[in-house]
Amino acid sequence: MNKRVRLIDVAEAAQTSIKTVSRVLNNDERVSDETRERVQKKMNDLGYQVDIIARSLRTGVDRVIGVVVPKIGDPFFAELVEEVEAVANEHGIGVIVGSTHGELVRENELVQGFIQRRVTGMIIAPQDADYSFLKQNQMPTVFIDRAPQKYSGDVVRVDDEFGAKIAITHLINSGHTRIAYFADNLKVKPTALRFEGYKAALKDAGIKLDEELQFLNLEADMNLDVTIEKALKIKNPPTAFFTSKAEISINIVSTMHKIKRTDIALVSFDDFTLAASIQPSITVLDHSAREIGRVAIKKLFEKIDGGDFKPQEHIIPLKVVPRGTGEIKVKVRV
Amino acid sequence: MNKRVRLIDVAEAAQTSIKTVSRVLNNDERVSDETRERVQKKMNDLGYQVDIIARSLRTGVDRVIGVVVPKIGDPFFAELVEEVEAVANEHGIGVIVGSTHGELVRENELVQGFIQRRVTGMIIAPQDADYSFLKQNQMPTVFIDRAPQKYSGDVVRVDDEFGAKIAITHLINSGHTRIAYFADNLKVKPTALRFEGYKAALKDAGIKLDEELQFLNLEADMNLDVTIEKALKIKNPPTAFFTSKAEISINIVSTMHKIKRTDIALVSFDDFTLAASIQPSITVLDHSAREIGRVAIKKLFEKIDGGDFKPQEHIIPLKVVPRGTGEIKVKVRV
DNA sequence: TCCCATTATGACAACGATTACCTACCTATG
DNA sequence: CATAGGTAGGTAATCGTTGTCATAATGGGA
Repeated sequence: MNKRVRLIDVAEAAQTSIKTVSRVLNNDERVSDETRERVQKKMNDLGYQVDIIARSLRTGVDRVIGVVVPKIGDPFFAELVEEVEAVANEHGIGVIVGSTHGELVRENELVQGFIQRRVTGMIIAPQDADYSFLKQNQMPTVFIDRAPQKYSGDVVRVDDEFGAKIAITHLINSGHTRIAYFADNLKVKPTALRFEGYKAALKDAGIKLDEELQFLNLEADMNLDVTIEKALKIKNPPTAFFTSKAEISINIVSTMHKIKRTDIALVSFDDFTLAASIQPSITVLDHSAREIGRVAIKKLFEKIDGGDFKPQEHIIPLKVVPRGTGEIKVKVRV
Repeated sequence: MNKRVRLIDVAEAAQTSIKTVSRVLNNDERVSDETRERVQKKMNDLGYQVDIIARSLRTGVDRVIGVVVPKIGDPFFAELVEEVEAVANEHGIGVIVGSTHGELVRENELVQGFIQRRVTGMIIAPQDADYSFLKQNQMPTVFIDRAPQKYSGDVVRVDDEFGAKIAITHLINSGHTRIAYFADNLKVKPTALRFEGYKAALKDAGIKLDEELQFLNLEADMNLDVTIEKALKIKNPPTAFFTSKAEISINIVSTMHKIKRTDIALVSFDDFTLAASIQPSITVLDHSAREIGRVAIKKLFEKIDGGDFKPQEHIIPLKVVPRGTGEIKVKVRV
C-alpha cells in the first residue's frame, strides 16, 4: 500500500514550507498568487488529499453530525435522516447514524461514541436513556420526537396529544361514538400523549370511556388478527379504529383486508405509503418526517454557529388528511 | 466548556505513566491487578473518555465504514443500511452514510471524503462515477446493486436479467401474451438488464416484441396517469404490467386503483409495504435489501481482516412470490 | 533617510493517543 | 552466585494538520 501524500511532501516538492501549503489548502489570503499556483500544481501532481482525522484532532471537532434513531430502516426515520443529510451536506458536514432498537444501553453507547468522536453536533430521538451526564452546552444537540430524560435541551416534535385529539374529533364529527384505540408501548411518552388526546376528545364530546375499546401495549410486529377479532366481538362493537403508529396501521389494514372488514373506519396517526391509494383510502394525521428533520437540523446549525441558545421546544403542527375512511361510517353504524 | 480529560491526567491522578493507563484502556495483560484497579477508579472519577480522533490518527484508520447510496430515504436502501449498521455495530464500528441523489459529483465527493477520513471500509451503490482512481487494495470496498465503472471490485447484487425473465415467464405461464413493461432510466445498468430479461422471456416463449408495450425512461415520481391511459388505449391492449422498480409499482397501483382497473395483472420487480395486503395483492420478485446488506457487510469484513481477496461477484438469488395478481388474467383477458 | 506598517513566509509547538524501545526488578536455574 | 528471562512500568517519537509567533522584505509617510 503506497503511502499517503502529506503536506510536507507537497511542501518539499514545491520548495516551500508546510505552513504555506496549509494556507493554500485552506484558501488563506496570505499567499502570493505565484506561490499558490506552484503549490496547487504540486498538490495535483502528487494527488494530495487532506487527512480529515489529523485536521479534526488539531481543530478539536470532527465535521460530522451524529444521528441516533430507534430504527434507521423505519421509513419515517429514513426520510428524516435523508433530510438531515441533505442540509448537513450543504455545510460540508457528514452524517453518522446509529439505531438503538429500543435498547437503552445501545442508545447510551451511541451518544458516548459521538462525544468521544467530538462530532460537530447530535440529533437524537431519545428513548428512555438518562441524559443527565450531558452537561449544558457541552455539545450542540437537538432532540426529536420527544424530550430526553433528566436533561433540558431543544426538542422538535409533533403535538401528539393535540394530534390525537383532532383525529378523534374528526371521527366523532363523522358520527362515530364507538372508537377503538390501538397503541404500542404506553411507556413511550408520545404514545402516552396520544392516548391522552384520545381520552380528551371523547371527554369533550361527552362520550364515556370504555376500557373494552382500548388495546394498549401491542407489539408492532405482532399478528393482530386475534386482537381485532376480539375487538369486533364485544357487545357494542367499535365502528372506527384509531391507531397510534404507522406500523400498527399497516398491520391492521392487512388484517382488515384479509377478513374483508373494510367497512370499519380507520384513522392512522402516521401517514404511510399507499395509504392514499388503497381502497378504502386511509385517513391520516399528516406528520412529516422531512419537516421534523429539516427543522431539527436547522436548529442544530443555529446552535453550532450561533453559540448557546436557551433550550426551546419546537412543535410541528399536525393536521388531519381526510381520505376514504372516517366518513363512510353512516353506512356501517350499528 | 470544561476541558477534556486526557490519558496523562488520569496517569497523574493514579500516579503512574500514560503508557500504563493506555494499557488499561486497551485491556493489555501486562498490568498488575492492583495498578489496573487504581487506574480504572481514577478513570471513572475523572470521567475519562477516549479521544477517538486521536486514536484514529495514530492507528491510521477511523473505525467507521462509509456507505454510499442513491437515497437513504428510499425504504430499500434504508433497510439495507439498517442491516449493515447492525453487523458493523457488533464489531464496534460506526456507519457514515451519504446519498448521491444520482449526482456523479456528489458520489465522487462522498467516496473521496471517506478516503480522506481513512474509513475502515466502504459499501457503495455506484451510479455512473468513474472509479479508476481507486487503486486495487487501497481501501476495502464492496459494491452493491451493480458493478462500478472502470474498476474491478467485489459486487453483491441480484440477478436482474434472470429475475425479470422468471417474472415474465410467470406471467406467460398464466396465459398472458400482451405484457407491458414500465421502467425508469434505462441507462442505469440494472434497469437495462431487467429489460433484457423481459425481452429474453418473450423471445423464448415465441412472443413478438411490441414497442407499443414498452414504456421506458419514466421518472419514478412522475404522475403515470397519462402513460397508463395511453397503454390501455392501444389497439391490442396489455393484460399484464411488469414494473422494474418499487417506486413505479406504487405509482401504478395508485393509478390503477384510482381508475378502478384492478383487473390488470401486475408483477413488480421489488417488493413493497402492503403489496401483500392490498386487493388484489401484488405478485413480486422477492429481492431482499436486508440480504444484500448482510452479504455485503460480511464480505467487507472478510476483506478488512482477511486481507486482499480476488474481486468476486456475489449474486443474490431471486424468486417470484405469487400473490393475487398474475393468476387472475383469465377473467380479464381480451 | 529612517521607521513603522503590511505582506509573505517559515519554525515550532500542540492536539491526544499508540507504540517502539528501554529500564528496573524479580525469579529461576545451572 | 551469575546470568537469562520475564514482568511492570516509563520515555520519547510519531501520526498529519493547524495555530502562535517570529522574521524578512517591501512600501509609504514623516
